[in-house]
Amino acid sequence: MLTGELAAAKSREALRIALGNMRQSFNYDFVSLLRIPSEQEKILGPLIHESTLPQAFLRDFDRGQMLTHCPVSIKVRRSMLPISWTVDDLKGPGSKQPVVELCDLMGRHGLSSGVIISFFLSDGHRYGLRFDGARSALTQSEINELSMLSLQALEVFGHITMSRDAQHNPLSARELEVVSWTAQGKTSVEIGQILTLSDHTVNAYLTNAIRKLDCVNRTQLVAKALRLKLIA
DNA sequence: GGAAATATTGTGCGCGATCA
DNA sequence: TGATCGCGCACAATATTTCC
Repeated sequence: MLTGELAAAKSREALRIALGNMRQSFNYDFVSLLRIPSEQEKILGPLIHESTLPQAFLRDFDRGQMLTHCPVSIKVRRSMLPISWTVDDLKGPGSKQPVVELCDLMGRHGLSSGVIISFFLSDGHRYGLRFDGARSALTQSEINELSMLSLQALEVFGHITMSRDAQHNPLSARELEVVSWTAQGKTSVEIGQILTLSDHTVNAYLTNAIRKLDCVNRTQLVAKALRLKLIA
């Protein structure tokens, strides 16, 4: 049932509904789809793509920069396995003050237990599905089932976002041509000879393409252009 | 038709890596 | 250590397209 619903989801709205049904099916109160934070990131808000968590919880979480001290975030960065927790697990004896404050915040919003399941998507980033609520700990078979459904949901999310990105092609024909030659290992001078341009002009095209696709260099540009199927 | 926006082409310069 | 090369950035001029 859930598998079929996920397979049929072709839009963010359909995915949102399917995630809600997953949440309900496993007796959780909230579900979030987010990019797994790196060690440097301190704010959760920009990483969240979908969430039913109360806005007040997210606001207070970020206001207190709790991501830095959140034991779940630290664990999930270190392991690819599903991470499940209860507030009692997090707030052990001798817990630091920021962790105590986090647990208090969770308690105020009825978040006494949860699980997060993460996978890498083809854009190179790691994404996770997080379920929060007040239910008892998941059994191993429930974790296995939820992991398979989460993998499917994240893949659907990846397809939806990438097809949306591919439709939004901001590059001009000339820029695509230069990116395409760059992907084949040609230098700016070589591309300039092929297209009868100066290498500086080739550089300018690449610079524009890098800016348009929000990349940091031509290596990332080629990778992203291939991923978005802008070039073959 | 003219203004505005966008694309195309070009120049100069600085930075970092590599090599003789 | 200096020369060379690849890369990235800032900027300017011109051509083309779009819109009113």
